[in-house]
Amino acid sequence: MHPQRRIPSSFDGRIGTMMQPVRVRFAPSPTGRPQVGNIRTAMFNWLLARHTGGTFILRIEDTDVTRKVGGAVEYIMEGLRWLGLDWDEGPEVGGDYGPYFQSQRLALYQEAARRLVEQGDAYYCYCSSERLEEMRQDQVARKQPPGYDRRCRSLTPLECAQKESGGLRPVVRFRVPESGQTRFRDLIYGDVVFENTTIDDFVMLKSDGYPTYHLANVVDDRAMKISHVIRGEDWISSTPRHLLMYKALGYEPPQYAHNPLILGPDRSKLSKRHGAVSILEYRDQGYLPETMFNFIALIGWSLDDKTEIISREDLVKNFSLERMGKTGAIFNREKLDWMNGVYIRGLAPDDFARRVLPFLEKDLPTAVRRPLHADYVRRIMPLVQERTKRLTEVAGLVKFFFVDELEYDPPLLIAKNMDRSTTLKALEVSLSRLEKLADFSEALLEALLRPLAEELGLKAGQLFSVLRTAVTGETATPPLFQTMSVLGRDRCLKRLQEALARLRTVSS
RNA sequence: GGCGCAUUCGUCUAGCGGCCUAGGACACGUCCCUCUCAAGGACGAGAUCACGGGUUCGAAUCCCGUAUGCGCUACCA
Repeated sequence: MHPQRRIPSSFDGRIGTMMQPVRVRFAPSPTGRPQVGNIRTAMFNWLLARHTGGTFILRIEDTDVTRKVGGAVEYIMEGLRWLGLDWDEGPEVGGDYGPYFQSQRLALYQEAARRLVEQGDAYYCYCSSERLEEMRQDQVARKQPPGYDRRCRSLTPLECAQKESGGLRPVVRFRVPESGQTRFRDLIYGDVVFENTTIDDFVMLKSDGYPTYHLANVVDDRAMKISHVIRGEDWISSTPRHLLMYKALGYEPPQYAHNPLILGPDRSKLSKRHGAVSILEYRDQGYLPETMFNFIALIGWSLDDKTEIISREDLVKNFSLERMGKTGAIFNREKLDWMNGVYIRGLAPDDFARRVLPFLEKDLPTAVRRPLHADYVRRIMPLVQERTKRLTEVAGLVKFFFVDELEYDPPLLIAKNMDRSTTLKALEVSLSRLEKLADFSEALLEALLRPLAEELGLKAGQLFSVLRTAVTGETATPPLFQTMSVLGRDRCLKRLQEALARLRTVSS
């Protein structure tokens, strides 16, 4: 196997980097429930770590006090765990490179910023956000590229002191070179080049003492010995800033691999307005974690020209950055549903029943007594397993097994090419014959009913259709005999009598 | 506007110069199976490989340009 066969080496040639152990990280910002796009990036990182025997690190980038959302870290870990993406270092598991919350590493960033200022690679900026906003609007109006105008770039220490004595809290900006270019070889996208003149003096340290993503990720990736940064493609434009900082700090940068984005149906970056975006919502909508793992991995990655269903083990065994695509992909719900059906059908019956149970408890009509009888549920589940695509739809499929009173429109009892009287007759005769049947086993039911259809001058399908509706109140159900068998003699007979009574009230 | 990236069936993709009159999957259509619904099987429709130039004996594959789309352009990540 040659994981990065196609990547011409520029980093590989550098002494010491080639045999470095793989250390990758997933560094989400705790701003809400984990989105599928971010989770996919986490997966690719995890996959590379597991494939190479490396280390997968979870680091929380909580550097934006204003966007922090309570409980978000728990949600993120919950999503990761649900998919089986275990981390070797990070919250709750610790590690030698902690703390793994950036809000607890402030001194490190401040120290780096101070050093860069001392070296002359960064400077204090006292411009107010109002001024900056005005400047931007002006630039846009004049069709100039927006960017900091570097007003504070050459303030003297004395001027700085004066501003500060006036109560101004500065930010620290990076002093971007005014010439030259910054380039890197992305493991997925290949060579990417930026003119330094197109990069503005970005903020590294905010006035509240917190770092921006740019500074924090560089400092931490270095401190945590990250070997590969796999992150969303939307970061590609920021990469030269990071590279510039590595250079100023005298650090060797990690290797970069940007993965393409997951798009909404309108081809724009997937966001809340596209509907379900959190991995946890997919869980709640009845998708299996193995489905999500398989499906998400195959958005942007492929094994070959035909593999669609692939296990986690095979994914780990075969994963490589080289087989990553570079185009954004729309999340195809129909295909997800199909794949979930495939995985559901592959579940052992008891496993299926076990996974459905919580959905049943939640979704069955409130009139149904809880807790559900596990053995009864286990008998029903095989009848619907191959018919379900999402766990959430099972309740609707098996409702009639639990409910006391069926609700349906009586004329529905009348099958194709039949009328009220033939249906009445079919029901009457069936009922009387069935009453004499002591054991409602599948085989006996079939042995009785099939010949009966002929005797009544009906096609088997017609009789079965009448009985199906009578006994379930539905026109689409699992096979009749199995259904009746599980329902049991008493309930079937009772429902047949009810059906008869209902149909009699229908005028002909 | 600037910069960056991308561009193969509706969608997800295979394709690394000849195997491609472009393969697979979802969805779709027809048929088979069948007590309904599924599942399964068979078949089919669906892509002038964004467009235009090159390079080459030969290009979906390499190069250039154009178009379109997306991303970034915050004291967000």
